[in-house]
Amino acid sequence: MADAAADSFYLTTAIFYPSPGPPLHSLFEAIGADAIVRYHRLLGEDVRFQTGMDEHSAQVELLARQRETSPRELVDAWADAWRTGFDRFDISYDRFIRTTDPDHVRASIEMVTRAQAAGDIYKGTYAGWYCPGDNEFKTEAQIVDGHCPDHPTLELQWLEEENYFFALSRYQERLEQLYRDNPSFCEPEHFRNEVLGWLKEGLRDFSVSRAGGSWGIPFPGDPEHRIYVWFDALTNYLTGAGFPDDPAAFARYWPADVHIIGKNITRFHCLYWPAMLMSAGIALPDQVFAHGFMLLRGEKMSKTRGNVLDPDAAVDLFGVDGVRYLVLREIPFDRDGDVTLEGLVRRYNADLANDLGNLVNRTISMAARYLDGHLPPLADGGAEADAELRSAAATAVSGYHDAMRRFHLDEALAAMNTLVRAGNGYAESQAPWSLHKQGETERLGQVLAAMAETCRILGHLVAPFTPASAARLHDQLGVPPPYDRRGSGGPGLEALLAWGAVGAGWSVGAAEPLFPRTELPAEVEA
RNA sequence: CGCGGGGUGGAGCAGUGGUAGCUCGUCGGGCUCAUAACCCGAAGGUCGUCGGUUCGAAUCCGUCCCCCGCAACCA
Repeated sequence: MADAAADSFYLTTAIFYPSPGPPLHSLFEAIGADAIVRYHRLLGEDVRFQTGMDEHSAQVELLARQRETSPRELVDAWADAWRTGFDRFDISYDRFIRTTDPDHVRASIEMVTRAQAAGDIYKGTYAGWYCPGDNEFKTEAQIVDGHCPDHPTLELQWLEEENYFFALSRYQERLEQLYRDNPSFCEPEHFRNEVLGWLKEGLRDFSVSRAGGSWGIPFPGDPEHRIYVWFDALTNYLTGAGFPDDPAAFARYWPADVHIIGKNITRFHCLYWPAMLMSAGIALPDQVFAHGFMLLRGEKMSKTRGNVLDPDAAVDLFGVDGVRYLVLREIPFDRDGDVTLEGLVRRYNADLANDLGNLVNRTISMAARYLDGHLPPLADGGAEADAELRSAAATAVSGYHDAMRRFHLDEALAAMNTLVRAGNGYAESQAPWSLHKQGETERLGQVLAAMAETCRILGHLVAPFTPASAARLHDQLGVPPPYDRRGSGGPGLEALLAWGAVGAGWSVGAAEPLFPRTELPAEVEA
């Protein structure tokens, strides 16, 4: 990792399966990725953040035909809806890649060409159950009662098709070596164990082309075939870094620091993808990090179950930042997390409205009322309670960093919340309202300055998670953030999070609740 | 014996050998700056089962039971 791109940070999400708009569970991945990249921007790194859509699916071609439109028009509309959805949630992507993008088509072709040159592509026979309803081969897992679930009246046909294959089996040893040398290539450990299990079972070559159809990237050397998903979709990570057209950018951003993906696609990212890169002679990403799923009342969210939490409804209840905070706080990023609407309401009110929001509110309010808004500079030394608060801040910050580095976003927020509690406890024990009554102006100033300092630090800690609210926090507090809306341009987190970083005192603005309390709608029986 | 994860006070989780901890909820008290918010205290657990190792086990080993996910493009 001592490459030229040492201070660059390139992160990708998976690219999403095409649909009319992002459901909450896809937003979950994007929001988590966004919090991570925002953290790295605050650290002062040169961040590149890519997400996008995987558009070359047979379903798209089929649906377009049904709607008497073109696949292109269909995915254009969907891509717009996804981008709009991501923008609404402040997903600060640098690029929303689409696999239909011209540079990506070139990248995919280049990857296949390299695999061919390496002798890893051969023609073989792909056999499987084929559904005439959607023109797709079905895997065993997709077949229900011997039929395609989408076309239960049609008979599946056992078809054999000439396909090109990638010789994954040739990479067995090198992948084993990879995991011996660098286990953290796949994190967290419990998902890596699964990958290692598959590796142990032995790798099978996989099909990389499909015959027929016109929607997809033509297979190099055989115009009758289209590139099948892997060399198309996975390659997007390279395209986004500038491969193969922009060697300067590619040198800067590749290898990626991390691919954030769902736990269901570890096989492709932790086995197929490194083998494909080895074949092409390209460096491997530093890490693949698989996150868990959001469960609703213990069940997988799915359209068929009808238990999908609607992003719009969630925003109505909690606001964009509330939703961002809640999904990352309630669901451990490295495993599944169960969510209920009641639980979310409780968590929102407790953490954001009552604890953090109210701490900021009471701090600013007292500063305005007792000190005319003017906070004195923090003095050295001071009372024992001051030292304890300061130490609580240092502990929270260090726990936060540690968790963020490991992508354990929920833990980072838990660490942050210990400082919120410490701040509220400090207010209680120092009782600035009493100091004011007793006319102890000097001590009063120090207490409120310490509380404000706590809020200032909290604002930076929460900024990757609730960027808009964090900016409001700092504005109200009277210390506008020195970085832009995406988190870029600041002096680095070390400087920002240091106790007393501002030096001089400052004046607070007007207090306004950051996170208004919310209530479970009475008619909702979720 | 397909693979992986999990079973800890009412709920959700942390805790991988040494007096069982956190958040929410409940009950009681305090405070009054604040978004009916905040702070303190209490009740509540034989850590899924059975057996083993050990001076000592939620933690290590073995058995069994239960739940979830994956099994080769449904985040």
